[in-house]
Amino acid sequence: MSVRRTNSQKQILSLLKQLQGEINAQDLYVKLRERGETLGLATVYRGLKALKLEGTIQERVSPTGESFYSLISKDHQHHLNCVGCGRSLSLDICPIEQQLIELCQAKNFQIFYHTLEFFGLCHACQNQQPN
Amino acid sequence: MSVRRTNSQKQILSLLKQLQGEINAQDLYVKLRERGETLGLATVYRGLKALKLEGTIQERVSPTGESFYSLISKDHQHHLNCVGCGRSLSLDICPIEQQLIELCQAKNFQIFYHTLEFFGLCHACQNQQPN
DNA sequence: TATTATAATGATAATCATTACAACATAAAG
DNA sequence: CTTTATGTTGTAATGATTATCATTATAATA
Ligand SMILES: [Zn+2]
Ligand SMILES: [Zn+2]
Ligand SMILES: [Zn+2]
Ligand SMILES: [Zn+2]
Repeated sequence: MSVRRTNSQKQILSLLKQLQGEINAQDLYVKLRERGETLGLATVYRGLKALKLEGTIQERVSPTGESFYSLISKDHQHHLNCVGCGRSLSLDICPIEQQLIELCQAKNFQIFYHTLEFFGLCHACQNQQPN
Repeated sequence: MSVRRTNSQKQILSLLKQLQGEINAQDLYVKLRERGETLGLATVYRGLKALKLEGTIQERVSPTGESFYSLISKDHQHHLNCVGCGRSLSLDICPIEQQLIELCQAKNFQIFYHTLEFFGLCHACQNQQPN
């Protein structure tokens, strides 16, 4: 593991901490530039990749194929996602017990985080003709 | 809902049934052409979208942003995904109880399916220098 | 400090799954 | 047989991500 933390990685982490939520790479780049940082887009992608490998941040790939990044935290959230309009509703429940995590670790896998998403139709999309 | 099922949708469903697994749109297109069907790639995407809205098939977005499609079935699988090499290991456990599903339905959401994925480092990638 | 090796960076081009588009085909309706 | 709506096709456009490569910063060594 790279003991040393690169300057760009520090900037990315700093912004993610301040943000307390998820953000995509492009927006992260814009926000850092607005802060006066001079790093390039490619470096942002590289930094995100390194932090992900360290187990410091997590990545969620949206249905559009776009990646969103956030700090890994204990009080994460899962969602109800509508396959119609694409909107998602946050859940404040996590049914994943420590016992299950340990079972996974037993398979020689070091678990950093998990994602759980439900898919279906929201109320609005249920009562609507398809386009 | 489109009561009527289009010819291309029938072909897609037929292949998915025979396949008993997940496949991406491009490969699905190739396989259908090999079967002698003459449909176009755009039609495959359109058909997949319609079937998804009906709640007949499910979509999984891979870490590379690629979508994989499969029939929605009771005996689905979840995975351990390595953030290092990208490989994934199937789990034959699903901790999602009917009780939780019903709680979601209570939010006026019609649930079709769910995805649960664990992320971390596989045994090989744990004992390896980062590139 | 000077020199060399190694890693990080930034601009830009390439990649590739997906979507938009416009022309054409099919079929239902009147 | 028209008219109208819907389905289909090939191709071009899109857009996030990755690869490339020359340049710069940092670390290691003498
Ligand atoms: Zn919706
Ligand atoms: Zn959870
Ligand atoms: Zn691995
Ligand atoms: Zn499950």
